[in-house]
Amino acid sequence: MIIGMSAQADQLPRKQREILQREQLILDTAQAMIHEHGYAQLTMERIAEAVEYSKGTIYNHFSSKEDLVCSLCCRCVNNLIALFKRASGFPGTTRERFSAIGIAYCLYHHLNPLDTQNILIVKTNAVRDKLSAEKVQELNALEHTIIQLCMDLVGDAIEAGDIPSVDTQTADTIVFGFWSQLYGGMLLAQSDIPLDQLGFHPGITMLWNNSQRLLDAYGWQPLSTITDTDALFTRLCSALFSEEVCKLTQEENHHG
Amino acid sequence: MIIGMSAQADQLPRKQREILQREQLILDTAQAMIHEHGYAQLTMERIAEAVEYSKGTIYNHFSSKEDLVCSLCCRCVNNLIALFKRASGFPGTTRERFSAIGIAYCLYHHLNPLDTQNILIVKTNAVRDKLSAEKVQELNALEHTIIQLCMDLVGDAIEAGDIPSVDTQTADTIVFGFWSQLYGGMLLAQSDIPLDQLGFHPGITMLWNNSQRLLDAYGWQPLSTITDTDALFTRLCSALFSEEVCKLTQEENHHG
DNA sequence: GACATTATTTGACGCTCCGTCATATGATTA
DNA sequence: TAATCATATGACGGAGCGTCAAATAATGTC
Repeated sequence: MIIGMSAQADQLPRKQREILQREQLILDTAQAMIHEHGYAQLTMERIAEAVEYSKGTIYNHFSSKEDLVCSLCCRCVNNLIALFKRASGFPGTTRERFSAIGIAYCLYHHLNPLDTQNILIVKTNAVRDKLSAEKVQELNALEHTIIQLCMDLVGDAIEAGDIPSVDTQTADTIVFGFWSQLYGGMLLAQSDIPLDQLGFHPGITMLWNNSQRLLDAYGWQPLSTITDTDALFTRLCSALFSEEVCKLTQEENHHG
Repeated sequence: MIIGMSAQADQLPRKQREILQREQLILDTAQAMIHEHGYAQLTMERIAEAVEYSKGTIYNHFSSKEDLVCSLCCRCVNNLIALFKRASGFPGTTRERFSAIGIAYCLYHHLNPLDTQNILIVKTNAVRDKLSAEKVQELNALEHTIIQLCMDLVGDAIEAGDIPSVDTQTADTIVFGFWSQLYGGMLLAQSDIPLDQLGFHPGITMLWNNSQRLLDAYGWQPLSTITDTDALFTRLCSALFSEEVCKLTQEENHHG
């Protein structure tokens, strides 16, 4: 399956379809090369060689190396959004749905640690300065989509009476807090810092616990004091992300 | 004043002192260049020209460009640690001291946004892969120092009975949660994403509120429900960081 | 002070990689 | 088939990193 090919692409003339297809081929190849040899080894020449087109052709698709990497990022964020939508659509309480988003985020970053690195690279000013305004806009729009998805869910919770006495500002703060906790937590957990040596237990559990505490603090019903949060975690995982969890455990068995 | 010159440096033979001094000059210059023209414009040639030494001499001090940037990072983290120690030493409740660390972190990142960018760059694998094992070790040791400082403070809180029924694992989780929230929050707040356009209020306030909520959730006394947290914020700022806050407001007046 | 020896500095050079553009190749139409 | 247009190519210029033999300065010796 070619990721990122939208349905309407099938209706385009042959030529344009070929171009779109090649664009995906280039991105697939670049992603594979990063996975195999790391970002530092990624060069336009090597990509060209791998896809069996010349460098000039690559530059017909992407205006710069940074542009290519950013496009890769956008694809990743799109995949993340798909997971988020699945989580958001879970038939349960608003709090369960919001919690599911947290799990989706953790799962994605554990399944694709190198994509996270890419996102980090694009966040770097040194790279961002070389991006076209449109590409920056594209990425911003995707991040906006994610935030909006979370905000809508908080809106649902307020409407359902699951969060008591919340003004707009507090709603913003909840999303910001939840999001930044996940963001910072994943960055910490997957950084080279050997957390174990510092006496830390694996990050996921801590992240989950802290997220639940934060939601408790905002009074988001039902509180974790009357919920078996461990059971909730496994229930959400199997109901929404069985495929992803399966991949993850396979990888762990493979590497361990 | 030359930052990073330790006291014992004065006792070294003249030659070694000169070398240390030049090292600081190079770092100062590189930092100034990043502040003025951005990381993308930073080249070894330009640094050499600016300090009026040749490129080869720069390479006598730093084994690579990445090594230089990492050294810059280490200096920054050292400055951060100094702020943290000041916060940790505040004569107040354990919760006030912990909260002060949060303020210190926010202040530092607002006063030195470009240093934050540097830290982000060094977190990137593309850069980290080119670092010597010793430099990575140096940076890790500094981060360890920070974490340990926080852990000790949580230890104080447990001992003083300010946090109820906490095992080691929970202590880890508190530090991890607080830290990742600050980390992710600052990254979000200072990223290019126009948070305002998304209806977000400035990040600092949200970060402060969320941090307090998290500490509440862990039952860290005295709870924010019986404290005027806004007053606490300003009290800590003026007691510990009046100089920094002054700089910050000056800058804001200057730019606005 | 003159010379020998050691340490440090220098910048020209090799190398890698990005991005361009004139040319070559292939597709489409008359 | 020939003319025209679209696309692909890779040689080339330029930027910047890191090296190293030669030049320069510092130190030690008589």
